[in-house]
This record gives sequence, C-alpha cells and structure tokens, in this order.
Amino acid sequence: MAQRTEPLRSDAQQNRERILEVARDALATSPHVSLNSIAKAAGVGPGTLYRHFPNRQALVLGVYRQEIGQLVDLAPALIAKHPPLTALRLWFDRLAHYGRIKHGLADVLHAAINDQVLRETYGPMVGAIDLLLRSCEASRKIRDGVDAEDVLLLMGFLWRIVPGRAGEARAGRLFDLIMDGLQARTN
Amino acid sequence: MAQRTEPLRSDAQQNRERILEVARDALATSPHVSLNSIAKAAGVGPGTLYRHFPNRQALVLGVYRQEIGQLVDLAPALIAKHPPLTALRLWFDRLAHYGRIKHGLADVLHAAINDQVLRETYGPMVGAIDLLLRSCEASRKIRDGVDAEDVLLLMGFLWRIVPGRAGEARAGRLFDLIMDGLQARTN
DNA sequence: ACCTGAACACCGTTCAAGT
DNA sequence: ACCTGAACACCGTTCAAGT
Repeated sequence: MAQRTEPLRSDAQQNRERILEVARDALATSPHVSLNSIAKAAGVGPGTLYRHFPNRQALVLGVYRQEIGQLVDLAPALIAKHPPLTALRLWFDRLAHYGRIKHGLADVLHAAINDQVLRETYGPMVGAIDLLLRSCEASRKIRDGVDAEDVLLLMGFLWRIVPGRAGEARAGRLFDLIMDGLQARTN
Repeated sequence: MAQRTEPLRSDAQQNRERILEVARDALATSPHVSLNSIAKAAGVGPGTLYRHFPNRQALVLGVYRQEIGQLVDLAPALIAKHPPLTALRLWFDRLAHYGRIKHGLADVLHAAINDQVLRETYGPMVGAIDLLLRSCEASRKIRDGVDAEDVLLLMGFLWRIVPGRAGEARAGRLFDLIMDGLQARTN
C-alpha cells in the first residue's frame, strides 16, 4: 500500500507506462483480452508485465487508479462551489461520464469490497462520497442511517446502463429517484 | 427460441440434467470453474457439454432459468394477496434471497441487456416487475416515468452486497430508500 | 535491477470415430 | 441421434538465462 519507496529504473518506468497505456485501450475495447496479448502490444515479454502487475486485477486496478483519483478529487471542489445537495448531484453526473471504461471500473469497485488489497482504491471513493454526504447532513437534508457505501452501491446501476441517449435519460430518471429517496422524510 | 419441438433422447436428457446439476453447484462455489471440469464432474466428455450448451453463457443461463422462473411466477401471486406497494416490497425481499447464486444471476441479467438470445430470460423478469408496478400505478402510488427496467437496474445493488447480517441490514435500508424514491412526489 | 522468451499446465472448442 | 476423447490454438504464469 501507500507509495513505493524507491523510484523505478528509467527503462522499467517506461515499460510500466507503455503497459498501462496499451492496457487502458485494450481493456476498454474488450474486457477479456489476454494479458499476453497486452504484453505483446506493449512490446514487452510476458514476464515483464507480470513483474509490474502480478495478476489481472492488479493491471486493471492500475489502469483505473487515475480516473478514480480524479473523481475523488472532484468531491471537495464541488462542495466548495455548490450547495450540498447540488454538489452531490453534480458528482453523480460526473460518475456517469466514464463511458467505455465503466464496466471495468465496476469490477474494480466490486472486487474491492471483498479483497483487502483493493481497499486502497475503494477507500478514497467511499471517502469522497462520505464528504458529500456529510456536507448534506450538516444542513440536515439527508435521511438518517445512510452511509457512503450505501450510495456507492445504489450508483452501481450506472455500470449496467447502455450508452446513448436512452441510457442518459434513464440515468437522469434514476438519479432523480435516488436523490428523492436520499432526502429526509424520516428525519 | 421458445420451447424445443422434439423431446430429447432419454440418455441425452439425463446427461443434460446431470450437467445442469453439477454446474449449479460448481458455478455457485466459484464462477470461473472451467467447463471441462464441469463436464468431467458430470461424467461426460467435453463435446457432450458443448452439444447441450454451446458456450459458457448458455450453461449459466440454463442454470438460472429455473430460479428466474420462480421469481417471475411469484409476482402475480403476491399481487393477489397483498396491497400493491406491499407486493412490490415483498418481491424485492424475495429477490434478495438468492444467496450464493446472486452474482451469476447478475451476470445473466446484465448480459441480457445486450444479447438478443438472452432476452428470453430478461423479458419475463422485466414483465414480473412491470406487473407489480402497474398494480401500484393503478392506485397512483408510483412516480411517473419509471419503468420496470429502471427498477431492475436499481435492484442491481443486491448482487454486490456481502452476505450476512450487515448485508441484510444494508439491503433493508436501501429497499426503504428506493421505495420512498418510487413513491410519488412528482405526481 | 530488470528484461526476455521458452516452457508448463490448463483452458475453450472442435471433430473424427464410435454406439 | 448422441457420446467420447484426442487434438488444436491459446491462455495465465513461471523461471533460467541474459544485460
């Protein structure tokens, strides 16, 4: 966990970046591409890929780490600029924009629930939502007993929506429904 | 599609059943078991398995067809016995009870959104929910513009919940939230 | 310290040969 | 009509040999 202590040798660093770059596109195109084919496309031996990413999950996690980071950083920025409920809703919208990488992201977040190692990614994500929820609670606008993990689970429908106009309309409808459900009636 | 026209030869029928029986347990234990190992455990050659189920998806679908059928049949029964909103809620509860097979069920339903062949399974499921929703709408208790597919998508959080006490509590909370969200405020 | 690529056990899938 | 099981191409993963 945390950050690596020693910097990578420059050739290793380059390999790592090339692998991630190739993997991002390959996984977006079809989530079942073989790791060997990714290694080949990145111009490295399979052993090199495995040195950097000991298994498929690790590679997928590496690919999505950046995008998740962006999402996490967005939360405090939105809170600073908008009323609490608006910030929450805007964050939902952004979450919906992860087009082709959606499915992989879902896998990572889901796996993170069970897998210790992956909590590294799951944690910040839950943290971002928690931030948004707390700022809503401060003005008593959210129902009691709902936590950040609840919301992330609810948002999971996003990964299963088909892209396009119809999908966006559906997402909008469900966001509205969830926002209504979140707003206190039990308070 | 629809039903097969000719009955299977009796040995073929037996093989089919043995394969499904073994597959049900194997897939529940770990979703990634190889088809060859399932064939072996069922005491048939790999070719036989492929004759009955041309790919992994077909096998998984075969396994879950029965459980989905039960769920679908439950909808009208609940409507007959309970007020509309109660029937809907009770159906949700039953949906939550598919313990170890949850994840596979999710895969089937998700794949069905994109795959023509699988609509056979997806359709009745959506139909059951539609039935429940219509009976609620008849008494104007459901918000406008929400359809059965919306609800099935929302229910998707169930597949990602961890089993046990904590999971059940979470499911209860989220069901309440969704039920509140479903109830008309926009009407 | 890192990379290469041959090698291993295993996978999904096919198909000639049987009954 | 259906089953068997050897066979094929390919997969994830390892590791001795190189730089």
